[in-house]
Amino acid sequence: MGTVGKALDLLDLFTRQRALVGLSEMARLSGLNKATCHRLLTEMESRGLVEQVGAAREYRLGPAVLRLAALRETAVPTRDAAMPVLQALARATGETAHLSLREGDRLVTIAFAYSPAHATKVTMEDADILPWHATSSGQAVLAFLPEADREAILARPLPPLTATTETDPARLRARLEEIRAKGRAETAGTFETDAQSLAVPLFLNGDHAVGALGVAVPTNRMTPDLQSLILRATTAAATEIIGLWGGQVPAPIASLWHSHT
Amino acid sequence: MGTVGKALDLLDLFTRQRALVGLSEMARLSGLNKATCHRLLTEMESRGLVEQVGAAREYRLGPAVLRLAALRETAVPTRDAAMPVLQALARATGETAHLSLREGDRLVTIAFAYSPAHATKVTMEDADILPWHATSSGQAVLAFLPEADREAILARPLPPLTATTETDPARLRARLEEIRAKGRAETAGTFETDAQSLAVPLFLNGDHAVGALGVAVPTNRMTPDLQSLILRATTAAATEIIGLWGGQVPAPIASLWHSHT
DNA sequence: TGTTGTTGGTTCATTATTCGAACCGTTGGT
DNA sequence: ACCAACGGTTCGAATAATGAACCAACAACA
Repeated sequence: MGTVGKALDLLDLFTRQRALVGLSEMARLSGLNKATCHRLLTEMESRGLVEQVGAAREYRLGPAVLRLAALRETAVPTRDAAMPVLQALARATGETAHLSLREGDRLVTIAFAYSPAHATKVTMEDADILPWHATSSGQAVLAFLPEADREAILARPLPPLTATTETDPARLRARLEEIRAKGRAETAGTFETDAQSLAVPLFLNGDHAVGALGVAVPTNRMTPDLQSLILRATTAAATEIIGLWGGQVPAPIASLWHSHT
Repeated sequence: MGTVGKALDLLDLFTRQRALVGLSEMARLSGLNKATCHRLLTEMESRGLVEQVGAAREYRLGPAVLRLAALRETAVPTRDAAMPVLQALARATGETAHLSLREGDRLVTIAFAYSPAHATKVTMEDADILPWHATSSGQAVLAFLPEADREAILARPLPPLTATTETDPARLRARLEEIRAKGRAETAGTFETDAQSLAVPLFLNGDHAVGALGVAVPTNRMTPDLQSLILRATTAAATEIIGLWGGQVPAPIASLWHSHT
């Protein structure tokens, strides 16, 4: 791995629970030498990608990421374009809608919207990394990934997150086959015990998923009627988002989705 | 300069006018060897910071920047916290409000808000880089920067952007002195001929500016009354934003600002 | 159909940069 | 006074970055 790879890996050490990281901790977490860490960090700091703050001189993500994100959004209005649709979906279903994108071997939540309809709801956060095997979004994307990518992901550990999480690669593969046939993924209690969700893959150009659109519901509120409403609303919203992105729903998926309306 | 510095410099080649950059063009723009560029880009691509797109395999900013920005916003809700205040400021003044942050030796617009009051307005874009010497925001920040940083910036070329742009470092220094005394900066026609603006510095902790809050007005609409309204609204909004950021307005600035209310 | 000039991408000997154990100065707790 | 942690620095050894030359593919042009 090259030097810039190591530097960028350092950025991944920042999480929501750990927004500030000191030099020594950084070295510990990354396995790199402290001197190496320091050089990489100061170099990134000079470009504003990280900044040092406080008396402890701890590091955190810098303001440059805001500029880059703004630039990316004007070039490819992924989030901004999808946001209104996401909010409409949350309103229409009365539940929590969220949009996630594949970034290499990760699935990252980049936007979500709550409904004001209920006080109890499934809560989410931006930049959350979703487990491929335990979420409907993860499975929806996984099902429509190139064979090689899918197998690479399935080859990694699949930790059980609840009592009902599917951790057997073979059974997971069978489940993905089902998802491909239906054009949607559903999970219940496999990520968090009291939540279930439905998700559909998002496409841009081609037959491979680039992300997923999902709706998460507290288990005790789910009914067959609600499920059917969510299915219809989600597929419609997905079609709209893909259109806004300038993409196309693959024909077989489109026909699967249309059969619900 | 180290390797990661070069890699990160490549990211700065992406602009709004040039969202897609090919390999050869990248090498040309950066002055690096094509092979070097390619290695740096593929390494950044593996981390999602850039992505390759289309038949021409051109590069653009990748989805990872969205995740990083979301992470930064949850850690330091700079933009999200200021956004409502910015919108209120635009509404109250009937003009275009914008917020910019210092990133090293650059001043970058990270948010703006329009007023629906008029059809003609000063328009802005996110991620714009503002010239220090020709904008009120730039001068407002410059005035309240550490001596060394300010001089480093003044030592660089100060190109005239309009007929009235101040390009003489000595006269600019005098102007900054005035700004320090008043706690605000005003420019008219120094950036774009038909626009004028008022800006105040933003502080976090300490006496050095981290950004600026400004209101831009088409010259033909400016009146003494409007100017006074903008001054009052902007200082109030700046105070509020600094509060939301968990910072403090330096006492001398606070008293300057209060004298307007 | 060959010519010329692009493009993205690769190779590999040379060279310059990164690496890391050990170090320093400071801080905070005991 | 002591110890352990912190952020940061040093410098010979190890490693990774470098760039001229090289593909193959494509487009315009004669």
